[in-house]
Amino acid sequence: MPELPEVEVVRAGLAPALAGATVLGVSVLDERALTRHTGDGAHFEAALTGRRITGAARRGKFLWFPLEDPAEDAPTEAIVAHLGMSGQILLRAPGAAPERHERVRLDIQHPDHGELSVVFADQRTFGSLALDPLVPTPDAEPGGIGTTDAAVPAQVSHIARDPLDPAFSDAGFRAALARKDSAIKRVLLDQTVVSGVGNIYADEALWAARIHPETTARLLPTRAVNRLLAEVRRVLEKALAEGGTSFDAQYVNVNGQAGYFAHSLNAYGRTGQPCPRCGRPIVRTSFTNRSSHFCPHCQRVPRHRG
DNA sequence: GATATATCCTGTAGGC
DNA sequence: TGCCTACAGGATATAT
Repeated sequence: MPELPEVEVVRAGLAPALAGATVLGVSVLDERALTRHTGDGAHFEAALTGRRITGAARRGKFLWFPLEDPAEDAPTEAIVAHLGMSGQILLRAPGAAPERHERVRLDIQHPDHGELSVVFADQRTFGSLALDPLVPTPDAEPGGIGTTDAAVPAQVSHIARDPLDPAFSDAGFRAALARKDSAIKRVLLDQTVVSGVGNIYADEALWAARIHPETTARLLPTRAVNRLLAEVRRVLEKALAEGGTSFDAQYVNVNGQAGYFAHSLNAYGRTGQPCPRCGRPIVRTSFTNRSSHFCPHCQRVPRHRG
């Protein structure tokens, strides 16, 4: 279940292979992988074939690969990719046997690396690819990590910057929380407030910051918000350094090698096990179709609600 | 307008 | 052994 660190590992792995590569051909095996694309598989194939990719960029959990536009100085379109729950983008030798759950394959030609196959595989089909126009960023800063262009795909424009983005605004984050009447856990998962954080790292950051997941966001003191933001960054950076989490083997990086961060988790998935800080058991609660893991001793139920 | 829930999907784990 | 159910959850459409 890729979150920011896992997606960044994929981006960094793809960038050298994609930058400067030309799309020789596209095979759409399952059109469910194109739910974000306006058009069918044949359109996707025709629109990409012959195009030159300039690089690999990321904001939050969204990836995009800008496409050179011969008529313009900067790219005006990009291939947008989201891995969803179980998506993978794998680099393979040309003609390699189909991957399990393979949905789309791009055959590319790179000036230095020769021919490669870029395989999009996705078990649970929550992920998708699309061709999307690029739109300018409101703050004129680069659209995300891995690009210097002040542009993002249209369908990514509503997604907030992630906490590892140099253009992320801490003050904007504090202001957004001050307006939110929802539980802080929900707000952390709201990609329009802060991107890149999923259920795992939300639980981990809240545990580290000693904040109860049901605390109303706007009631958090500034000091707690700053502590939380620092812990979000620390958790994401640590996971990034370790290559991403992969305790359910769904996530693999571009070479098919699993990341490994599960042993470092303090709260997520540790229901009933001792809190690493105080030794009392970690508790699991459900909200909608999700679950939260926290220590009821270290992360006290907020005194004030609503 | 803000917030909460339902939905898409498939493989795995656990109960019986 | 095998059937059944619960569960995992990102983004978004729909509902409150």
